[in-house]
Amino acid sequence: MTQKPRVRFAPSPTGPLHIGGVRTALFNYLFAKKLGGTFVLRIEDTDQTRYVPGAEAYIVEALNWLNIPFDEGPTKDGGFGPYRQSERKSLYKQYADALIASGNAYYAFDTPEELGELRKQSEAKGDTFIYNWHNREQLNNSLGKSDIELRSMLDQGLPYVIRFKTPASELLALQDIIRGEVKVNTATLDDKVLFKSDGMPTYHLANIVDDHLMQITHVIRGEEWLPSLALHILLYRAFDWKAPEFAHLPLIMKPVGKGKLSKRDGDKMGFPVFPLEWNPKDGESSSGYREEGYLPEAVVNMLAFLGWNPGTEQELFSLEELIAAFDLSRVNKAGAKFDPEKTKWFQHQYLQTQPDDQIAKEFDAILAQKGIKSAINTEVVVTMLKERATFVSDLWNLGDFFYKAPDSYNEKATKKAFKEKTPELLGTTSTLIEGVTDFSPSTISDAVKGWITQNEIGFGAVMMPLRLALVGELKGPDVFDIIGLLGKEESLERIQKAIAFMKA
RNA sequence: GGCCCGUUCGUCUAGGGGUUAGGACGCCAGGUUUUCAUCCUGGUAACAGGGGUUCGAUUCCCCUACGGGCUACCA
Repeated sequence: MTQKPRVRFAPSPTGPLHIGGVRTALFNYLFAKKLGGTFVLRIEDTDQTRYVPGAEAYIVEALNWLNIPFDEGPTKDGGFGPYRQSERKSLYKQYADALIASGNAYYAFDTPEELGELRKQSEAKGDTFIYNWHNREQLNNSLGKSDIELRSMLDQGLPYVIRFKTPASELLALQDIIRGEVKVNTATLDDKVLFKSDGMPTYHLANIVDDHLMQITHVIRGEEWLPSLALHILLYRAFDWKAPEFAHLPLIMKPVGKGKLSKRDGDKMGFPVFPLEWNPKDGESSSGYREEGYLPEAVVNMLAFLGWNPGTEQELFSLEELIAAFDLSRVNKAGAKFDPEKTKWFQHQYLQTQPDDQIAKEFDAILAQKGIKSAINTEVVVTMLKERATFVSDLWNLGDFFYKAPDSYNEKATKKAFKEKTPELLGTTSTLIEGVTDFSPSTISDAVKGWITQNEIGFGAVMMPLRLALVGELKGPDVFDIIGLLGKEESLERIQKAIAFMKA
């Protein structure tokens, strides 16, 4: 009888949710849902100085938009709340105290300035300052002090932090679901601060305490946490708690160049790095996938394939299919470069699966915004155009001629298409269109093509200028479909206009 | 610098002791569309290097190189 997994996504509300964070959330979600488990959202806001208002609401909205909602979280109590660490503040001190009592932690009175100075000195010698077994006895902490001395310092209200007393030298073999065994010597670790002088726990303490209290069974997080794994395992041991299983996800890297993906890369190359747009009153705003016109399914599918694959050749997966296929053991170890082009490809695929009337509704909104009023049925336009569109907004550039007569003719195309005999040919075409008994694309097509063939005129001589007259450039669907949708009157008018243009 | 993690086409990746090393994106070519795009077909292109182990390594081990992360009273 295996326990249903409980996983958590634990972002810090310091700004919009980065696409890498979204993927971490997604993998947690997929893992939980596959096993019938629970997906918890916990807000890690222990750093008051970095708190950004609105960030939490953004995170919730983003998860909802992507259809990967949490089962428990700030607005959804599941019996393990509160889910904001700031609201759990009173909880943490006792656990830090317990660690001191058991000899696993100690008070440290070193000021940030003192430590800064020590770091500078080490740096000058070319090495890194480490606060641990090799020097902790010489530093300003409770280890070298008598109980009376310590009592008095505490009573004076001297600011202190609580540090973890890392074992001096122990070989640890840590288990990671994705990476297997990771070996660490505790001698290289430092005595991390667990409890800050402002009365708040650091990530390390709060994280372990909350994961334990919330009965988290699997910690799925980014690779940037791998160096902290040893500390976290040591903390579970110090508390005598059963540790959850860990899985460290590979990072998402820049499409070009070195390093992990950042907002700057998106700005530079013109793709979003965030799920939703972010517009702070002060500070830089950022574009979002939702506002750029991406479907959440496309973003989810794309993200799922960054660092994971099902081992088959199927690439298009609904959320349900992802849940069914997902497996942490198939997650890659190496970081993956983000590919904005492939993201567009996913989006193109998903747009094609959208019902035409749904797309038409969205395109109607765009038309309204442009102040376009038209008798043309939008759904028909969508049906005709959507396979060439990646975004709903592409429909405008693809089919703007349905809504406004060309006010100019593409210069290059004009040279190619408008010849001496063109006005005359267009004139006859016009007459043919006018004379057709049943005004439909196929009958018009038959009439015009029949005339071209019979008189050995050549298709290029008629079709190209005709398209140019109707569209203004060499683009768009079948000319006769365009005529059919435009209607007789409008089509003829455009042809006359083109003839006049050429004669001028 | 120290510690940890990683390395298959340009990119995302499959594979795994003996394979023509497979797919997708991109790119290129051809076809369809008498336009453009879509679409279809085809093509291009990879096991970082050096040592082992082995009859045989891209696959297992070690080293090097390269890449990445961490190295805060941030998460």
